[in-house]
Amino acid sequence: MDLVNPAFRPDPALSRTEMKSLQRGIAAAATFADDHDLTPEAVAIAEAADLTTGLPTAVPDTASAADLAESADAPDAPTVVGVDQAFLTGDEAERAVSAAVAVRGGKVIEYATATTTLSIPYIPGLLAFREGEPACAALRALDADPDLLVCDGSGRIHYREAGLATHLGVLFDVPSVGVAKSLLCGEPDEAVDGRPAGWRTPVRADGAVETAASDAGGDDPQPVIGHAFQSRQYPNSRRVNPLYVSPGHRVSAETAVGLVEALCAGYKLPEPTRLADAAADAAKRGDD
DNA sequence: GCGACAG
DNA sequence: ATCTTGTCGC
Repeated sequence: MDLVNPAFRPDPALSRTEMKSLQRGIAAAATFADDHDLTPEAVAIAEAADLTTGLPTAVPDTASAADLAESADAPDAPTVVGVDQAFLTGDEAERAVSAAVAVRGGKVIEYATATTTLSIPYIPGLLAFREGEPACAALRALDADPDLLVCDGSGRIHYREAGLATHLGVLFDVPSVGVAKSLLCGEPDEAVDGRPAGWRTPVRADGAVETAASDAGGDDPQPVIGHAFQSRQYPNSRRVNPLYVSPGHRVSAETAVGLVEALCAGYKLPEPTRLADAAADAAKRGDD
């Protein structure tokens, strides 16, 4: 796939001030409302991939197969792409391996990976400038064109409402959602501890979110910027923390959780993310 | 100055 | 994110 807005490329050479102002531009260009044809039913993944015996083999779509499916009146299943990064720490240069995994109808249709040298450290709020370059490289290497991008990290749940998921979504102008394992900013409506699988609560902007309404009246509720979502839970065992799902681009907060819920197949993480995580790990270790 | 802080 | 064995509880 190709960059649609190269001006928003996450250049790690920018100053921190320039990075922040670029993020404000991205937030302004982003759409946190539904602009896609996706439904949870259409993207749903019924069975989790078995990752104990290695990565599932990619089964590319052939043109004839797609034609057959369409002529048989079976609507094309959407292509969902998961992206994730793994790291190689060296003495001279720290490198990142990014993997993009395209999934259709619950099956992997393509893998793409890219390795880049990292030039900046992890800075809360500026993750996209550290991991965005490798992620973009992996996405550009992908032949499939995604109907939905699932990113590891936040989207709208971000100081400037422009997290990694929003950044990549706007860059490629593709619907995207962010799935984070911990909360960067914002405040859940309810306490999140020990909730049953399927539970969710809205996450609203707080003082750490620049764009949050800071009106003197204080009567207006803060905007919902995402949801805490319990994708998995054990009955009587160690507690699982919820996921923090937020819109990246062209998806509403409500729809984002619904889609992520449908993409989860029994594990804490949605399948595209699980697969991308495993693929990045495999590429990092040089598994061929 | 203090605390908070995706991966 | 990453360094890593055993271990607690279904």
